[in-house]
Amino acid sequence: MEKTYQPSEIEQSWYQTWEKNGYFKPSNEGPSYSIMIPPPNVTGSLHMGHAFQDSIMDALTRYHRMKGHNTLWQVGTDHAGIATQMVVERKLAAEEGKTRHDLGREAFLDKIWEWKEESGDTITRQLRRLGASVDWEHERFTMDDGFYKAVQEVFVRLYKDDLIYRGKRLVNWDPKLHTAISDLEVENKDKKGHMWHFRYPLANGLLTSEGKNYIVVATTRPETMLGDTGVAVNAKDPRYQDLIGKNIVLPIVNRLIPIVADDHADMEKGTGCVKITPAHDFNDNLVGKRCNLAMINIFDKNAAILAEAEVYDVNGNPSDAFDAALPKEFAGMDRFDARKAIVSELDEMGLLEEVKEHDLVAPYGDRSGVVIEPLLTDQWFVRAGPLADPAIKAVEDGEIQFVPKQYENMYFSWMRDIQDWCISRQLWWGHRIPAWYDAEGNIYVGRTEAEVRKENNIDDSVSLKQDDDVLDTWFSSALWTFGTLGWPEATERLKTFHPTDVLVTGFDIIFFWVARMIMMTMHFMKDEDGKPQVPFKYVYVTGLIRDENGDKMSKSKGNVLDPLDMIDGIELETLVEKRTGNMMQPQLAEKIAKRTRKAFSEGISAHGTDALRFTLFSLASTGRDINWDMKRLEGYRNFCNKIWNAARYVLMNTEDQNCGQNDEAFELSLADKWIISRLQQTEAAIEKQITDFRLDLASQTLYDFIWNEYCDWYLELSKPILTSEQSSDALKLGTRRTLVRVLETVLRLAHPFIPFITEEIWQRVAPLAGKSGDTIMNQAYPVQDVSKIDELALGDVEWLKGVILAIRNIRGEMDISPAKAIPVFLRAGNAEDKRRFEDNAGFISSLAKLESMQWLGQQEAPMSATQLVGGMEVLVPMAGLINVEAEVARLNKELDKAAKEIGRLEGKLNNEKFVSNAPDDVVVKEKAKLSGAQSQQAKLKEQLAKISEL
RNA sequence: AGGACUAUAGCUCAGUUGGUUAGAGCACUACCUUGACAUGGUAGGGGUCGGCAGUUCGAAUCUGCCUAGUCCUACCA
Repeated sequence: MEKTYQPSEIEQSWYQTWEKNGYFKPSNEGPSYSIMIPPPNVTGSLHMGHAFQDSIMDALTRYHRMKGHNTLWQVGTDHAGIATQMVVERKLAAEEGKTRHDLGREAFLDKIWEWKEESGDTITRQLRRLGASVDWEHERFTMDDGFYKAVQEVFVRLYKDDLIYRGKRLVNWDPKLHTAISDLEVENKDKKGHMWHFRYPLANGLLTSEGKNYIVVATTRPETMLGDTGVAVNAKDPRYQDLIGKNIVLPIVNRLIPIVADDHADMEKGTGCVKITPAHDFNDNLVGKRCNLAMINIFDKNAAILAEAEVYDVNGNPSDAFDAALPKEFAGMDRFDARKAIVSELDEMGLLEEVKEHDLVAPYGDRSGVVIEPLLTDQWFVRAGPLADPAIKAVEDGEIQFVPKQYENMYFSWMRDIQDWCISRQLWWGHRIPAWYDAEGNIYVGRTEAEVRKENNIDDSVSLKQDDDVLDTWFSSALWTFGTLGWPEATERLKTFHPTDVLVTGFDIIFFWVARMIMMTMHFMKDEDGKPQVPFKYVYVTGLIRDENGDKMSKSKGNVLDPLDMIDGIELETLVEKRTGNMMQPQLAEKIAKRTRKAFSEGISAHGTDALRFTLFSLASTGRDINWDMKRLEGYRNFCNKIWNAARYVLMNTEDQNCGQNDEAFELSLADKWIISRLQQTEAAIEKQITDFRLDLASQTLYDFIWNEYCDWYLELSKPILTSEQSSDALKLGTRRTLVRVLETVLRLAHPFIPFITEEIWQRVAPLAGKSGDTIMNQAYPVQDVSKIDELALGDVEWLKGVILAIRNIRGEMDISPAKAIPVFLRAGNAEDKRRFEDNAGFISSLAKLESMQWLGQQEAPMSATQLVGGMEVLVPMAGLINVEAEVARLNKELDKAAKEIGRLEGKLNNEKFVSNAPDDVVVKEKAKLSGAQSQQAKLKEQLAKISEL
């Protein structure tokens, strides 16, 4: 093996070998296990969050593959409607100065496909670098031909089941992107704004009970008054009761609109009068429905004022109940300009009563960042209620379990109050809605135009036009678990791998994706008994990866880390360039550059994929956000290095030697028995931790075992055996055998976490351990063998460690050079101590670097520094070298501690309630501690007395 | 407004059903280039577990209140 561990030299070549040999494909043997990758945006690149989730999925996949399961990790990408279209539009504008409209729909779509081909392999390349063992042969895309079929099938069937409908509804309109978006794509942000109070004159000379000829309404959106079709008051409000059913004259437009009674109007708030704009406010829309108010749309697609309004009745049908004319001076005016103009006009008219500062929450489009406008448009909706019911039940019944469980509450609260889902988007990139219209506007839904004509007996003389809109990206992603497996065909893959086992994803897309996947899957997938199938049994919800300060990583903050930079390293200047180049807000570049230079003054060094993955696992306690810490990454790179060097040691001592491959007679030392026992316990622990989705604990267990037990103790204990001339050949063989076999097992144990280094080393170690095979990937995952746990050996090594640590401790405190061999006495131990001493003197001498060791029993000992191991004293004779003052101080400190401990324990044990209430084993344990502490105290006193004589 | 989560060593985090002297990594101190490894070894310092009450023989762990922070949902005409 190379002397130094260099991940870059092993990782990529192993991945290629694995992929070439088809190791990632399902084996088609054993019980099925499947995971669907959450499809990343095809034109995007992987960030740390992906690396985190994908590493978890890969560990689970590799673990189950090694368990002998027929394992599929399905890979694919998402077409990501708006996001992708925006990227290409921006590119088009920058490079050619054109808009998509300049190109036209088809040419623009060609451009996107081109861009997809060009940039699409970024993601797949990154996945390969992470070691993801996905089934590349069946890679899918949410807009490939198969998905196209699945989406059409779902749309048509939902339409026929009356679960999809089209209608003129108030939707969230993005005036920049010119499309409707769903509730989930709206971000509500706090904002400083104003509240305007306007006087609306009463019609026909009416007066309020206070004798005024107007009522006062308050609004944060004055411009919408052009679309007011009523004013609501509370029916119980004595101030306005008499006015209900009467009219006001809407200023500026002079529209006669009614005063209606509705509970939406709160007597306690404002003036108690609410202007109602059913076409531009969701609450008002509901009031309008209840009170039979017309809807007047005053905005065009840019949210600028129309020259002529669109008037609809309460059901959304065109109506001439009101004059559609709008004042000419506002025509074409942007909504925010119109706001100013209208306020000043009302002010001039003497109708502005008051303006107040006001904190409000405004809706913003999550992609465009502009204020969303509620707008009346024709859209397609999924009737979510009926789909949600079984989806709620599946989680209630535990058919689907969230990890951690608290996310179920979030899921339930959203699902139990679910709103219909607006699925049409006025975009070009996406699944075009399979609906056709004739000249009269009749709607025909079907898989193809031909099918539509046939089913509805429409011959070719009638021209049909397909709906221009496309479906929300999440509509197709919702079909991911079964669409990827070949549905609507009844494929073997579908039968084998559905339902899938676990979905690993972030909490931020529980509503967008997880909930909708559950609804769609349960509606379309049924098992043999016709029972709805769930898409997955577990939803493992991961936290977000944040930067070192706990801030969300974002390009505009300039704190984004690329997982590949963790792996390969990056020069400072390249990193600065990467973070500041191609920015949406170039003015931030300087700040980001400065920040980057400060945080990474040396750039980032290469750590390798294994170290990155291990770091991610170690931080993966469930459901918690992670603050990324470069120091942890370094620590785990060092861990990989440790494994590398341990393997070098093992190979140096075993390669070209007999390691017991052919069942020759061998003898196991205490150390061998101990490490084998600990290995069994470690295997059981890791097994449990993985099934509990506690990869953080599993990685910690591995780390501890490898570093703190195998390397620190076992390898050290193996040295005296291998080098001593007194050891028998059988014992040496036993040690070599154990060295390679434990290492080989640990490599398999660790492989799902750190696949590359384990494969590299395994290739050399496996033959020595009597194993054969082309790859560690297909070897059996280690399983605990209880019969190999030797309790006696476990106890003996604990004792051994205790003695060695005591001696090292004395060395440290007495400042004895580590190079100097020293004599040691053991005194006052019991028979068990004596046996252990006799059996293991060699180990102690070697690891504590002793010149001699002697059992004193109860005899007098020379002047010594002392440590206690259980009831036994470990003495290092100091022969006048002792620093009396220091030793007295040390003993006094020890005595203090012992006295405190005795006080605490006595208090406890003298408490009758404790003795009678606590379980017996706890009481026994405390009693043992007390007597231990008391004998320690006695011995310390004795030493103190002796040393004080000097 | 409702809800969830978080608060443990200087930093990043573990701590299973209440029963330890509260742990790890990094950082820190001292010593050590010993034939696997200085990306290392040995020893060590550092925490009244956010605060206050309560339940209990016993609380980092359970309950309540408070403080700080993060997030979600809804709404504020």
